[in-house]
Amino acid sequence: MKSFDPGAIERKWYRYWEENGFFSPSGRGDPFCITIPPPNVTGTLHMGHAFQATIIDTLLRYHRMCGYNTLGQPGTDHAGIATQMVVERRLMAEGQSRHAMGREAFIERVWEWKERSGQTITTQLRRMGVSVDWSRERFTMDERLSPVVLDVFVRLYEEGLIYRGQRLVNWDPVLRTAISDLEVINEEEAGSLWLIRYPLVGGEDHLVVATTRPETMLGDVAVAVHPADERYRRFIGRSVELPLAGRRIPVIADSYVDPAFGTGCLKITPAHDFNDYEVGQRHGLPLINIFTVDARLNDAVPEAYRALDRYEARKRIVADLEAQGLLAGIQPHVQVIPRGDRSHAVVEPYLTYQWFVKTGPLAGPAIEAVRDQRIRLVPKGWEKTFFQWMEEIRDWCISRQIWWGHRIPAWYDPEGRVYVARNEAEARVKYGLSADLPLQQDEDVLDTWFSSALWPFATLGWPDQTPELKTFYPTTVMVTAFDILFFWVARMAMMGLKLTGDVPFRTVYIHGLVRDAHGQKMSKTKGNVLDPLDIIDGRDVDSLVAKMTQGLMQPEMAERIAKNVRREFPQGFEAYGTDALRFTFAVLAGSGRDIAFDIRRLAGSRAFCTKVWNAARFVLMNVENAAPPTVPGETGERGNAIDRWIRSRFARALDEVKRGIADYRFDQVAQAIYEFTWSHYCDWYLELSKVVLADAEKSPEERAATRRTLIEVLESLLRLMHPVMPFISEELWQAVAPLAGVSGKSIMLRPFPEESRYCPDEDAEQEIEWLQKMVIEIRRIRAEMDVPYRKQVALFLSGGDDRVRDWVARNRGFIVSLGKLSSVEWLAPGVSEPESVVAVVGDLRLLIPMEDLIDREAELKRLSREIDALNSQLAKSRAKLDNPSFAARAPAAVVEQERQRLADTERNLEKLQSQKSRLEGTA
RNA sequence: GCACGGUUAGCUUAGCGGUAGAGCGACUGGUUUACACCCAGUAGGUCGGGGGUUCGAUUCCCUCACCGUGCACCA
Repeated sequence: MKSFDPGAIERKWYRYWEENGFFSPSGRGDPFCITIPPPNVTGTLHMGHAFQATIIDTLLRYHRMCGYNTLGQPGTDHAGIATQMVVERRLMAEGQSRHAMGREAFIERVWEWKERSGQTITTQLRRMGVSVDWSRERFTMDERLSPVVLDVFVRLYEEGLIYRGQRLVNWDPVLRTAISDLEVINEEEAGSLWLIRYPLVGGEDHLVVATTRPETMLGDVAVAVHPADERYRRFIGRSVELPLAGRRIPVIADSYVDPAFGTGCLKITPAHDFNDYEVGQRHGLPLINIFTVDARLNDAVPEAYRALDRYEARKRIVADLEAQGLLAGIQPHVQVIPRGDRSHAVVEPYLTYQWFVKTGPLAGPAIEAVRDQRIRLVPKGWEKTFFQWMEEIRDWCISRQIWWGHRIPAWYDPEGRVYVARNEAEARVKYGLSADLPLQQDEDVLDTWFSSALWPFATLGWPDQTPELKTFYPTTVMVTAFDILFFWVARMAMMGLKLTGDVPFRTVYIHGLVRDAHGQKMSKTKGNVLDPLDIIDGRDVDSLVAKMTQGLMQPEMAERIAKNVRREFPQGFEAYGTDALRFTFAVLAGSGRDIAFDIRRLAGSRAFCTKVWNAARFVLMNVENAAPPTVPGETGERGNAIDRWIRSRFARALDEVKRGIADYRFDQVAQAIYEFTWSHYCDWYLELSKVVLADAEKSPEERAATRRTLIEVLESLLRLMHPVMPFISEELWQAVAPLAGVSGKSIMLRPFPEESRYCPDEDAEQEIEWLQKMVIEIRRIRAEMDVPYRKQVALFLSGGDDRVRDWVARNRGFIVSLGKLSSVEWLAPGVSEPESVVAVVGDLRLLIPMEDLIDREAELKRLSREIDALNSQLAKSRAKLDNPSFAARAPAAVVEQERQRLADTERNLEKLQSQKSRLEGTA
């Protein structure tokens, strides 16, 4: 074990864990269960998944070590539209199309893709070290879950919670499917407002309507004005000639119209606008659909415009209106454009038959569950957002006009009557249909999120009352990003409560989104999407560029992406290893909504791994063959202060880690581990232990106690860090455990460190903190006086109470060694002081005689600087204490603290001032 | 328009009522037998602006500015 090489250990241990079945629930203890959010089988895992996997696995490993019966339930999601798009794009590259090859063959191709992509994803999750039970892996379209999805559809239909109807829906004319409200992104874009004259029947006048979509005029069925609008009151009830269409349409009054906007005249197109639809319903107006599924004009419009694309038609219509003198003007206008989140096509309100979930009856219980904390959202702030959305929820359109997904279990007879059942045979029985009645299954499939909503219980075997369901449902915690709070969390809550009668999870931990180092969203077109495996294993810049520019939706972006990649990662990636990546994610998992992933953080995390590795090497070298047999429970005796101190520090770190996990503050977890390991254990305890081990004067018992503390604390530390850094902790633990008198197959099956063996020790902390101050002061003087590293200096002490004298006596060896001193002596009273540099630790004065080494000017400057600082501190403290209301109103402890501070400052000041005048006197 | 989040050292961020912490970066000095992916030391912050509450505010309240997000939306 020369140096730390993550690549050499990770696969080995993962295989060991998995082959030995360590990821399966133990069957003992309280249940702890996380169903992992199933990644889409569209491609490969990105940094967001890796981040989430880290959090999930940290929770799983921690709770497993704490004795919970722990299940991590893995799986993947079929992601209907997204996956179908990916496969279609590949087909296109081959010069094929799904329509040419037919539904069955196409589905076959998607399955092939799913197999490959699913494989990649599970491999990636394994490389991340995720300790989920792979024997229970599920897929939303597998043979276990698919029947459940259909079963739920049938049940909800039977209860009237699913219905079919002709509605205006959000239609994606590129994908040619309906999508739900959530899948529409509304953004402001520059557009125009066209003013069009509609001549009044009778010919003496006209109304001017304002529209952003002139092409829809061919579907107009009315012109509406506000009933109180004096300008138009006289026209209400009359008719206008609809230009180009040659139809007459009425002028109606509706208070929906805003008289202040445009001209105050609104054209009504109920089949192509959600608001107009409402107006149309109120006034009993007809619906005229003028578009085809791909947003071309259909046969309902005059021949001249048929088959034109909507934007082509717009141009033509505007031109024709102008030619007829009916165009009253064009104004620039910023409008909100709805686009599909997948295709980015402008979404068309479109009249079709679709299936819907009636959300009203489902939302109430979900709101209640969050309100009474049966479901706890962490951070709590998300509750408001959740409530706001849930309280205005609209029915959920769940049918999609695509091929990849769960085909809707509904059959139609030649009359168009619908029969809903789990399969055709059941439909015939259920509805008493004769065997020769031809039935046609609905062509559509279900929204992916419909099946995802069942994930927490369907994966555990529901609707069967399996042992897993009984044990692990409701699941303990759902770890998810805020961007799918509505898409997924809300729907799981509704479905879980409806179908199982209980909440699907007790806690939802909502984490931030991983962004790049500049806080930018990661996207393929920016070339900042990273593959966690590239960070783990390393990748040179050329192959990184090649990878990021292949298979692009917009190949013309390649050059820009390449440039960006080379700018951001000029050296590509070094291999950082999984533990470093996980540790980095933990550090970044703070309270913010965004996680800015800076590659430079990784270097620090890997350095930390190396630090742990080297510390373990040191301990093993010093303890091997020399460790006394450890008797468990024997370690409570009062030993050396340094041994008690490091145990005390460990107790505090342990507490912080446990609290951090309980609060979902993984940054605090990582911070506590890092600080203990580096700043306490390595920087101080190892250095102090060297002094003990090298000191022949010390008793064998004392040295043995330090060796034992070295190994025991290290063994505990490895367990402390294991949930975050599973691989390095396992590798080292296997070597360390035997020397610590611990046995076991794996660190992951050992208990988390117990508080009982580590308790805070105030005495030891005070003593060692004093020792640290002494050493730091000496080092500072050495550094500021430019004392060469090897040069030993003498230290004289004066002042200090009995306790300090006692500490000096006990810690003399440490002070000499860490301070590189030649001697430590008490200044005899009455003897004149040697010319020295002075520092102060509490009551104690430290004098280092500088002889000819001293740079008097530099020292005077240093003293002046310190004196200035103390003076300003003094002024602050005095002002505070002189304020009568401070003493009267502030808590006694605070006042006392301030008094103490003032006294300390005065004392230090006095010492430094006398030192300064002494130095000036000898000049 | 409504709601939420953010604004702290050059960068990424923690702290959220009692004198501002970390990691990276910068600077100075070091091949000290665990570690140069290291060690020792140093510099760097009027905690976005303004007002208020308080003995005391980075921390609580109000307000403004800027950045980001969600929901809604008038053609």
